[in-house]
Formats: sequence, structure tokens, C-alpha cells
Amino acid sequence: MPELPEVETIRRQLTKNLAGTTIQRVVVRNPHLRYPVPVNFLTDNVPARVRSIQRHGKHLFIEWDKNTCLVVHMGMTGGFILLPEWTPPEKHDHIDFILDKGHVLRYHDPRRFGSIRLHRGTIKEFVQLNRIGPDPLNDPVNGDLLFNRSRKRKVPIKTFIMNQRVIAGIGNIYACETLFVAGIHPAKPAGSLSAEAYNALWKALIRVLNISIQAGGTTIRDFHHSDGKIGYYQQKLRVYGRAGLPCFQCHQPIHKITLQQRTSYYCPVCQHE
DNA sequence: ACTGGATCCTGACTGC
DNA sequence: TGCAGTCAGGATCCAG
Repeated sequence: MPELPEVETIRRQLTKNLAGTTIQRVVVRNPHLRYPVPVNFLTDNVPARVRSIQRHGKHLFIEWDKNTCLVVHMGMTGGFILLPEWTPPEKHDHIDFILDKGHVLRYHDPRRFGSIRLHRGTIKEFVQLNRIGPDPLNDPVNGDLLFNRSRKRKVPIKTFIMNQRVIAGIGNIYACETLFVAGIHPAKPAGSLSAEAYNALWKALIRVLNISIQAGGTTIRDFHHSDGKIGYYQQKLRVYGRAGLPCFQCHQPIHKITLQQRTSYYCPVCQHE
């Protein structure tokens, strides 16, 4: 589910609700996420005061101690919700972080494609270790860097920008939306695009991400904020999920194709580059 | 190095 | 109402 804007939305809310408070207790009902949940660490290292919540791409970092953090990736269906402590858990509510003042932060993930891992070291070290690319909002990146990295690459441009080793945080929705805004056809080989096209792409990406964060992310089916509310960017989607519907710019029907197993939406008229 | 395919898992939806 | 098939916002591994 969550791509960069959704993870950033969650980060901001968790910062508001979690930073400075103490996690009193952790209950793990199901440790079987994508990677095994570090149950022993969680039960042995509480109470703990949360120092900060940070983000790189789609990863969330809950800073536990100076040199230790929990690294959360919400996969397709993961999410956090803040509830009164005694709210009974529902199906797929796998982990509870019991906080001060009668609240519980609950991790919910029906498909269990998400993960909660332990990392000892800096965020930078985690990013390097896992060979994750730069974050488009936090790191100094630009279209030139993408242009240089894309030379001789034959993969479709959409696949290229969704590769987390190239840039972090772009999933299917924002890849489609960005390419529409930039006027670039999603199947175009990454290596065939000009430096100008990459600069347009970069401008479009930053714009799409920032506007989505302002709207609180996109809620299509599973994504909710930690207060249970939904995002509103889905109302602004230009191509994603709109196969057969008229393009907002030229009124021709939006097309749907599959690129590397992922559904892709685009306007055949407006996206010619 | 790059690509397509399979895989982890559950739920929502469609068509018979 | 039930059942089978398909599709999901992700990421990794493997074979060719």
C-alpha cells in the first residue's frame, strides 16, 4: 500500500503522537511478517522513550536508542492506528505498542508483506547496506542524476523509477501519475530519454509527491492515517485506475497496459515523449 | 547486467 | 449463496 506520501503522512502523525512518549509494553500477536519480528528485543527493551521518527523512501525508522532503531516497511497492506488502550484487537492486528496515557499504537497488516526489523546503526548505514537509492524529498537529487544512471538501461521508464535502488519511495500509483504530469510514455526505455525529459520528470515527481502529502496521501482500499482518517489524493489522480475514462487534458480514453507485472495507466495522446 | 516469472499472504470483486 | 478465478499500492529470488 503505502508509497512515499503515505509513509510521510504516517511519520508526521507518529511524530506528533509518539515522540517524547514512552512505550511501556509491546505485545506481538503474530511475529510472522515478511521478516520475523524481533520479539525478544521488543519485550526486553521496554519501557523505552521514542527519540524520533524518520523516513527514507517507504521505510519508517523509529529511533529507540542512540544507535538502535526499528525499521518498518508497510508492504502493500500494513498500517498503524492509534487507539484507546483497551480496544480489543481485530483480525490482522499483529503488534501493539502500549504507550503512556491509555493509548496503544497498533500495527495491522492483512497480507503480512510488511516488515518490522531491528537495525543497530545510523539510517544512512541501513540505506547503504540495503542499497536503497536516495530519497527524492530529503536527499540532494535531480533529473541529471537520473539521466546519468539511466544510460544504456532498456527497462521501461516506469519500471526504472519504481526501482528502489534508483530512487526510494515511488510505487505504482505515483509512477503512473508522475509520468502523466511529465508527458512521458511509461513504456519508453529509460536509456532513450533525454536530459530534458529527466528534468521534466523530476519536476513532475516532486510536485506530485508534495501535493499528495498535502492531501494526506492516497486512500484506495487499505490506507488509513494513524488516527483512522483517510487521505484525499485519490480525488486528484489523473490516470491511475482510470482506464477507459477520458483524459482530463485531451478527453481521449486513458489506456491500461501491463509493464513488468504491474498495471500501468497512461494517456496515449498526452504521453508521447 | 537485464528480464520475466514465481513467490510470500489475504481480501475484494467478478462471473458463472 | 457458493465457488473459482483474478487482481491489488511491494520486494526478493531465481533462471535464462
